[in-house]
Amino acid sequence: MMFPVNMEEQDYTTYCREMLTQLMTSKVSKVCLDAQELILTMISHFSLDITSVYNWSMVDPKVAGWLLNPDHPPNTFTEVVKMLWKDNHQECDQDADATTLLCQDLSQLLDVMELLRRRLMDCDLLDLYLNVEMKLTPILAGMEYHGICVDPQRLINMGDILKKRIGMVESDAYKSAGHRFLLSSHVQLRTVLFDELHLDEKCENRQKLARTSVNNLKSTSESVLVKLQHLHPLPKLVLEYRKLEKMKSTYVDGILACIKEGKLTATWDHTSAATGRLTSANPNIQSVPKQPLEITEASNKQPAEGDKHETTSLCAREPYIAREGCSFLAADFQSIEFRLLAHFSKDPSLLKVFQGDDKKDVFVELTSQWMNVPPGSVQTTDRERTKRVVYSIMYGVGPEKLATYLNVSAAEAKGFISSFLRRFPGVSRFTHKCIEECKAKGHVRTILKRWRLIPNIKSPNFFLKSQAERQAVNFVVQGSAADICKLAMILVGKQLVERGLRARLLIQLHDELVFEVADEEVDSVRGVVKDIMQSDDLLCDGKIKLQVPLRVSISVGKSWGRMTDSE
DNA sequence: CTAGCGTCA
DNA sequence: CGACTGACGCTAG
Repeated sequence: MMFPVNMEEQDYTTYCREMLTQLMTSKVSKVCLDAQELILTMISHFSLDITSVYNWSMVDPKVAGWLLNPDHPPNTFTEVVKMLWKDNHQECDQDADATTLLCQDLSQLLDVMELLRRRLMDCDLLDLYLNVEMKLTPILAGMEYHGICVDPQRLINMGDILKKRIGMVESDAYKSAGHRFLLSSHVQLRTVLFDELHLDEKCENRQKLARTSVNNLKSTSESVLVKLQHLHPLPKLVLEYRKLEKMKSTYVDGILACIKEGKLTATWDHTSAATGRLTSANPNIQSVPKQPLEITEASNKQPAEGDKHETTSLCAREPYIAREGCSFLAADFQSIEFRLLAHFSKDPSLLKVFQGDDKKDVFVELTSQWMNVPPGSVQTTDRERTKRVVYSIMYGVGPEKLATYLNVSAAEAKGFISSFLRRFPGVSRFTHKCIEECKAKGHVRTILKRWRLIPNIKSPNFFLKSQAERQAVNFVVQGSAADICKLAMILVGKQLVERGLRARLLIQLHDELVFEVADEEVDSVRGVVKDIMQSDDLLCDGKIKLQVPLRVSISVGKSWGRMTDSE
């Protein structure tokens, strides 16, 4: 490429922008390490419109390397080269020099990419690579570019409330322990709870108190504290302290530290999860709590009220605000992994649960059946528990673990699992099929042929083998759901551009896409998003048929913490 | 049960 | 002293 030297600065910028834009949209194959970063840099530097980068096409060796071996992705070009070398030649000792030589020379980029392309083709991953992963790259760059607006003042106010409450809990804890100690230290807490107060000895079923996995010490985990909370006021105070601290350090101070120029800019990575899911970091937006934290403030202001307590609820998502004249629009695939299990297992009674257009929420329905209450009065916490239980069983939970979830005996939990699996016999058939396939081929694949190599499936170690079996099953379902969400991001993005709608994708929460939409376009965007995500053509223009329809629910709001369902 | 990331000691 | 690890806790299914 040629760049003229004697040109006015403004013309030069324009020239470069034109030049690079032409290059990016041309059919020429472009190999770029960390393509997402390059796109982000170019958007920022040339102030490009996000929509203009959606059809940029590049190939990124690191993404290819990840797709080939998602559990051990290469982090540098050197590692990409080494990976190819190792796969092609078993005896790599004498080739060590050649490897280092190649690594030093980025001019080998094209050759390396060609090798990668062949490998992708041989492994039947090329289509996924070109049409899903690389198409997603500009979308992620766009998400990183515009970021999310957060109201810092609201965060600061939340921080103040938390700080006050933490101080009160601390002094209460010191009183009940008899002395000051570091509440955040598990070691010190262990001493106070067990060596000084001997709470474990007072606990009726002390055998069942958990221990730390490594040193087999007495654990101070939530499950233990819950069991001890009726014996002494301290455990309850520690539990509250931890909740408050977590909220303050991670979701108030942590978020505040990530705000730059009034907005929150996370980094989005599609090569850090082996299942194909996206991750976000700095901050991890995907882990901002959904449920508000209830705080009981002792009301010292109104002594007349006696021991009445004022309760404030702090919602970590509340400070996330749509820009002026815009609203958030969230589109959520309803129980996508459960539906995919129905698809894969072809279990008739499970298919029946999802067939038809009905707007019922499966987890609400199941909760209402199990708890014997009308669907309308199912609490969100109960629904959430049902969801956990269903997924736990799907992925092979043991009776002991399930028993702690449900707070029942292990025997009851065992009965629960077997009755669930009896009701949906296709589930076990599917799990066995996955495991057999994995044993035979050494890997399993998702609906879009994404693969995961699981060598431990043949391990002589029982724990490792069992874990591998659960991973194999989980990968097929979770990975397929990730595939579908990625397709949705790509197709919705394309459609919004084509219709000239100015809706920008801000957040992906695995099965949910959050857009920022101009108020007057909310209705049109809702229509487009819902149509695309529920369309039978979502999967490769209908080439892949699902046994169950996908259903999407939409909610809209000015703040991420106050979204309301929207038909 | 499976995926992640952030905080703290 | 800074890098690393384990335990914990938040998310998503």
